[in-house]
Amino acid sequence: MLTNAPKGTKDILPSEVYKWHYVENAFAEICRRYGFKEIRTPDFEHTELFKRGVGDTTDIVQKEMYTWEQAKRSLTLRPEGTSPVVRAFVEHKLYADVQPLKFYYNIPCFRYEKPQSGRLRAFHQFGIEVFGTDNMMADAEVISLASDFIDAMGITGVELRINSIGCPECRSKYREVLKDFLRPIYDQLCDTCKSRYETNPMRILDCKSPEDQKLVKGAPKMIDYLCDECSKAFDDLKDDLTAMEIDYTVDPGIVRGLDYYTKTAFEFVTDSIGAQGTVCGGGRYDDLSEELGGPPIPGVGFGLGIERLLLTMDACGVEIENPYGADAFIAVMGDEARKLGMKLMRKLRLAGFNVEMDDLARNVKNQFKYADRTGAGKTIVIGDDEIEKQEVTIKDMISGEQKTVAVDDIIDALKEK
RNA sequence: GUGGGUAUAGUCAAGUGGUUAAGACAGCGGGUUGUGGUUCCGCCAUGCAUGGGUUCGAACCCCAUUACCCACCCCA
Repeated sequence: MLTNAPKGTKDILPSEVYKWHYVENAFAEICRRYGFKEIRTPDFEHTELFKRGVGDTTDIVQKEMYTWEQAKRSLTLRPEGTSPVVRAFVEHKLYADVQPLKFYYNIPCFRYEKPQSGRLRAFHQFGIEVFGTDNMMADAEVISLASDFIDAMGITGVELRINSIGCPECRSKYREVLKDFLRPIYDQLCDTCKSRYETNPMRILDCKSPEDQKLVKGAPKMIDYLCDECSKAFDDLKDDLTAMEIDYTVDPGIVRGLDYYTKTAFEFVTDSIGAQGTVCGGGRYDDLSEELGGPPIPGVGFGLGIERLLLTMDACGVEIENPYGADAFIAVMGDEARKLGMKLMRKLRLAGFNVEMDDLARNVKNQFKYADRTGAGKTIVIGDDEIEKQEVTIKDMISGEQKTVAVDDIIDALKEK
């Protein structure tokens, strides 16, 4: 047990951390182009924030949160990124700033679920949020950023699906219409759909059971019951996506599992990484700030699962360059040479080079072998001959060429390609 | 929470009741102390997830436990 990480967690080892650096840098760069600034919030919050933000009746709040009591406070490890950012926005009165405000983040999230492919208990998300505009142009930009990032990562075969889940008014009207439609066929639905009838009837529409699919054919669709404002907003969004030349499909089955969503809902989905194929999901949340006790500030954003992103890149055969290997390895023979080697190693490191020496007292042949296997670009050889002449031999490990330079010229010699 | 699968070295594995548990890759050492990627030689599981049981005898059969994987629910 002591030598096992907890269920649903994963170590990111030095042999793969370069992939994380790659996607993290790329995401920060895309966000910079879109004018987003990074925000960092704590890894835990007051439990109440998520109860109010994500919603008391959601699965996340009801059974997936890591919650504990301390000093008479109930605290919870962040299960998602949006609520904390909205909290920070309200707390620091950032609504007093020039609007809109655009944030991005790279955070660990925690949910107590049964792990499977693409799902961990401790996982990581990139996310962005735009506050202060209800213009669909913002939604289109948010989707565009996600799309550009996914493309830049070399991923193919990911589909953008969009939907509108309306505002609280048109959604509650629609729920009643849908329940009226489902009532006569309730007894024929599968067991999970029966339980969905009260909790989330919209889910029944994309049940995987073929029998249920037949039954719900011809069911009323949310899109047809949007109020005028929501309907116009959805049309605006589609127009803007088309204007930006971003392909999408309208999927009335998209129902986000977090209560705060309004109007726009979207997902980027792949079928190459197993059942958990939603790499990125997001939408608009116009009432969240108010729900948390802040002013009525509209918002829109997304969360993007980093583990799922990496899985998808892998499935797509994307190769990320692994920048490993020292600039130079110093091979030495004898104690005098070792001392000169250590002196030069330090000098070169201070000059900015990645330099290594053998510290297992290997013979020359094995020092070379080590230099080769760890990917050193050059090997610097120091023995009795070199010490006598105050020179070193530099061998290029790719071409195999060797040359001799004076000890004092070693930095310049390494700068040459 | 429900269901299914797997567990032999750092990794991939053969072995499915009978003497010292194949093999490959990786690692380490060496081929007469000055040169790697090739080649050759040597070393590397009294041990088969853990704990019981059956048996003259168990990696192999039985029971329990644990871990990991996959799927449902739901989500990133």
